Amino acid sequence: MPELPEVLTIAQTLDKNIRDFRIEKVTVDSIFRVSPVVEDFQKALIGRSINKISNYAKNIVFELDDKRYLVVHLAMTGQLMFRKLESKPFRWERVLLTLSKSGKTLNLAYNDMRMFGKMEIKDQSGYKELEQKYGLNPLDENVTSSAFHIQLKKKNSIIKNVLLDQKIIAGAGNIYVNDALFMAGILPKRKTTSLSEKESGALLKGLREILREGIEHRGSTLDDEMFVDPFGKKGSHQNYFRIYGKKTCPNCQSNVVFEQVNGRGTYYCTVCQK
DNA sequence: ATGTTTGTTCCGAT
DNA sequence: CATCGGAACAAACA
Repeated sequence: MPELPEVLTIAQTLDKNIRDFRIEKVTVDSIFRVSPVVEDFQKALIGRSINKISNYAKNIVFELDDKRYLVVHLAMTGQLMFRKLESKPFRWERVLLTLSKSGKTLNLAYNDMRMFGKMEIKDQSGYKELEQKYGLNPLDENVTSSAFHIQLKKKNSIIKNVLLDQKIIAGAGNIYVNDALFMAGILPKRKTTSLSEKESGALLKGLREILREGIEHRGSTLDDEMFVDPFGKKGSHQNYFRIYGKKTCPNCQSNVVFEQVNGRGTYYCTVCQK
């Protein structure tokens, strides 16, 4: 489900609301697998305070007060949502954390319909390993278009696949990649080897622009309403999609092509993208 | 019934 | 041995 803008929205909202809260209780549904096994997972969390919540690529990272980390990856249908103490569990609630700080107690639920998501405890070295799996951060201003260009050229594949490869550049998913390619005027099936440095630059610019917009709009909530922030609030970026989900090109009004590329829905305009 | 879904990882082919 | 693409993971909805 969520891509970088959605994950960042969730992480920032949690950080604002549950920093320094102490984990009092951890409940895990028996059909959902956490790491390490439930008993150790609970033991690692109970009694810990949350120093800080942030994101690394599409992971939500809870920094604990013992130098360990709770790392949550939402995959397709994961959600982190506050739930009132008295209200009944969410439909796909898998894990529940009860948190408290100075007499205030609240519930944070991890919901996941399809259960592709993950919740893992990591120590310092485990967390380092996680970080090393990821490539460039498109939001990092220090990333130059020539560095990006070099990374793209490493792959002998089509550009859309490479943009989705988190080891090359981390954070974009199917929606934002479709739009970034459109904004840069590049066809999704172009071989990366055919891209000029100028085109790579346009692509990095488009990617940054669309990700920043997505963040500004607090993420994209599709009709399934799978993405909401921890308070259940929808994002609004779905109202600003460029080509994703469109029938006609917003630029030239010609028909948008829709096809599967590497198993993912892909939208492009053969007039505006070359 | 069939096709679709915002992600990642594993396996087989090359 | 490395790399790439497709399948698999699982569940709901139109």
